[in-house]
Amino acid sequence: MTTRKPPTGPLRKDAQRNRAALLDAARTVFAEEGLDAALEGIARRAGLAIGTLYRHFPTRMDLVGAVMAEKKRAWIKAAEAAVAIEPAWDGLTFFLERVCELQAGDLAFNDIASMRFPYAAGIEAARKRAYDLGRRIVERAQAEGSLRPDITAEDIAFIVWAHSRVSEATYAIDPNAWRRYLALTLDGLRATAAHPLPVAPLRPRQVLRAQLRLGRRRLR
Amino acid sequence: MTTRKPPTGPLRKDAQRNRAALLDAARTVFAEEGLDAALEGIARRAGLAIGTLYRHFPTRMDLVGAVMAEKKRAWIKAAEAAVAIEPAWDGLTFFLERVCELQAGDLAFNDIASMRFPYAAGIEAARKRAYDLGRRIVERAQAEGSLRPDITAEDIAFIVWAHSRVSEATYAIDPNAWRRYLALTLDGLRATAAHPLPVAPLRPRQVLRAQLRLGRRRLR
DNA sequence: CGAAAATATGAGGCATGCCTCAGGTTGTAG
DNA sequence: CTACAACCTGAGGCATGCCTCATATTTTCG
Repeated sequence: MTTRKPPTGPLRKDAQRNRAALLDAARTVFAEEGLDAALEGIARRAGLAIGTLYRHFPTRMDLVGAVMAEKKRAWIKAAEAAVAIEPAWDGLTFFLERVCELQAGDLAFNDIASMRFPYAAGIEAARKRAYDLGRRIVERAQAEGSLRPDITAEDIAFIVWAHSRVSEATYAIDPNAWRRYLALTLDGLRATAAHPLPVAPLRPRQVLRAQLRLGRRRLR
Repeated sequence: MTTRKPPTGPLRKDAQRNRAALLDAARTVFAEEGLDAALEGIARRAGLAIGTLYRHFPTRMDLVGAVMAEKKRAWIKAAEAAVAIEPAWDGLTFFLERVCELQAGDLAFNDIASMRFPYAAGIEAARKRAYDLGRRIVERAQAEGSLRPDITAEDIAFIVWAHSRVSEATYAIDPNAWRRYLALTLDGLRATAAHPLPVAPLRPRQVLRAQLRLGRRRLR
């Protein structure tokens, strides 16, 4: 645990430039290779030495958090917009489409959406908010009678997981293919399509454990 | 390219035992860690040296092929049974449930089902047969009017991809959770649930490319 | 301009995993 | 029981990636 003196004032001009270059490279590389991309590759792509990367982002998650901040906000914004849309069914479809759009073609954000990383404070903070909004989106559509009543907010996790693999497989071949699969999923969510489900929904705690598990596997 | 003399007669008794131990260890480790599990770990778990593993299975895919042979057969068998079930809708659900059962809890078979590995002759051979059967299962159910007509056999790939991530996430937490998600998917496949789909189905060639892509990513 | 502070560099130590091969061990045929 | 083929072993070379730190460079501020 080496405690370097943390810089106090604003960054030096070269440091600012380098930081931006690192974020830029990281955005691309993470999107293409996922959260476990080689940090050395990111530094190389930014034209900087590996030590510089570590100076700006001491841990992988510091870098990831900085890169994902924008998309994280977009997710929340989509959810906030969705709870205001009438009819509520359109709010639900808007939300899911928007979320899937954010995931599509970005393997790292796919990971972020599907998994959990205990010590990534910046990322985990927003999740509570997203979760609450998700629950309201679901309940609103159920109250209106368009969404089948045997669904819970936790079932959204299934959709995110499923979509993450679908878009990983298809995005480079046809960047809109995932929309077909999402449409099929939505048809299964309509109240009019409902047939009894054979298994109880996951409880919130179980979703969390599943996400942690995926995360541990990914960044081993 | 070292060309060892290939063994001619039957295996020596100790070699037989070791081979079985390797397959046993590989089955477990591959299931838990996926197709990219460390071969050294498999040898260790079998209580053998790494060189022994390489003697029996010169390439990773030789080992994978041997381990997956049984499940591959089970897949075909399920498909063969499915085309004989009446009504055809029950054949379809039987098939998908069986396939998902095979995938559930076995990360390696998940990979095999979702991806393609050009130089794995033993595994690729069975795929044509599975594909033809899948097409018949779909067409039969459509002819009967239970399966929505805008689906193609290629859409089964979506289901396999989606399920692979769902079961990866949930199996250890609740080994039946995937059944809930599959039921939702099936509700979306019923003719009575159909709403227009926004995107054309993938063509066979595109599915192949997507599978190759996933495979390359996985075994980098 | 001339420090001093901030920053950048990249070689190098550590770990994991692939794969090979020289030399030791064991099964088996005669 | 002998001798040889088959087999097993594990050290070691190669590659990748993590992360650190002594040293070199650049910026900034008086």
